[in-house]
Amino acid sequence: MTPAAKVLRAARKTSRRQDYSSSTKRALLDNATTLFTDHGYAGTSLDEVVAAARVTKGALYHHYSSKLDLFESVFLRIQEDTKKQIERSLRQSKDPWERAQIGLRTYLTICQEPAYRRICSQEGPVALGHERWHESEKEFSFGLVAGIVGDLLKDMGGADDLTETFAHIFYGAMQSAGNYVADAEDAEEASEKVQSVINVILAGLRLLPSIDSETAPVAD
Amino acid sequence: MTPAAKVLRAARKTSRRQDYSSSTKRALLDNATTLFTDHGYAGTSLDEVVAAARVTKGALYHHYSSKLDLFESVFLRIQEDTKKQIERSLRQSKDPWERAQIGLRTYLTICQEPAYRRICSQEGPVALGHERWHESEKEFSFGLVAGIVGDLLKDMGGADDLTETFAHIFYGAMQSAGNYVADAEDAEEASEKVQSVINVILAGLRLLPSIDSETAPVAD
DNA sequence: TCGGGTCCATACCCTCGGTACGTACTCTCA
DNA sequence: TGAGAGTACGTACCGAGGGTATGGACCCGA
Repeated sequence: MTPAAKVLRAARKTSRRQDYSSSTKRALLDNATTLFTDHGYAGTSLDEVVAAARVTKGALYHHYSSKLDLFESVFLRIQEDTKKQIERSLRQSKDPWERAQIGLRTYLTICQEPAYRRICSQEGPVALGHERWHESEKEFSFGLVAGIVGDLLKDMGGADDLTETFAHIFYGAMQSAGNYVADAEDAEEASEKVQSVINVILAGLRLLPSIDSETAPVAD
Repeated sequence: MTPAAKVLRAARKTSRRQDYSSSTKRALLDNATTLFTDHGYAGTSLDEVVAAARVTKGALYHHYSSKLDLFESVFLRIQEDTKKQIERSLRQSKDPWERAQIGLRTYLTICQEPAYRRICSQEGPVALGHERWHESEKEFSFGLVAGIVGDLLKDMGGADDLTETFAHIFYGAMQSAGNYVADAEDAEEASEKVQSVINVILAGLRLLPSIDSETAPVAD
């Protein structure tokens, strides 16, 4: 190593060895992401992952303690990216109703991305276990949706006790909506339909103050 | 075999051998159901299943072609039971809004049953594959929910093109609601909250005629 | 009573997640 | 500057579990 290179390396506080290491770790993560997305957790063998990353199982088990650990790293990275993406989109507005429109539309888009759909929505709860998955969701996408819904309800005052419930149900509805669009032949048309339906539901939300939650408003 | 027994058997059109056979098949199905419910698809080994049913893998592979085939049989039996249960509850009323209340409440209850939750909601789409799962859902629980939602929309006239979309979103919302109640400490309280939220959404639905689906009703 | 088919048990194979261990390389510090 | 320590892998192997091949007990019709 030349003295000049040594200085550069010292400035970055990482050795070439560490560079190589983090590069193979990243290769494992990237290839695992695409394989898990395409074939699911059970359908992906570690042999395939290490072959795609052009390393061996020794390397994999040096960086990750188990197949589940690898999957969780993939899962968390997607969740973090998703969170950043939604937060970035939310900076466009301050009004809670506008933010709801923007945030939910962004989340809807993300739900259609194969990686998020397969790894976070479908395989996640099964592979990680419902408990662990739910715990993780709280501080990522679900947390954001819950925040948006909470702002909505707060903006119209009252009904605080229904916020969490509403957020849960809304979250499930959004995921379903994402699947619907992703499965549709004409994604554009499906997306517009979904927007319309969401609008209807939001309209119902705005009626909340005029509704007594004790007495059912329909069929009683 | 005594002549009398022979007569009885002839009346039932099944030999004792066939009785034994269907009994072991049923034992496999029952034990597989509880094991899949408790430990999931991947977490259940066929050795455990055959041990619980007190047979061997030879018996299992005589009746089912694969582990997935066994799972699918378990899955379908639960779906059929669910469909019957909902249809029975729906016979209580003719009014579409009342039927919606009844049907959705019944489905909500079923969503909380461990077997349906684990096998049909969680493991189903992952184990069978999203495509196959979706195909199956169409003629069972989802089909019923879609029918109910369709009746609602038809009752108020128009918006036919949104029926399928609404059904999908509603279905996801209901499943989420079921999970919410099942995970809650106070199931009774959670269930009441969910009912309230569903009512709000249904209230929004009733507003549909006054809403132009082209222009967003909020934040514009 | 003798093939033929059903029902099931036993023994075995193969894939795959995980482990044990060896090795090459790098960094540190005397 | 070279020797020990630690890192970053590669290689060889193990065991669990899904699936198969084979054989035998049993029943049924001819």
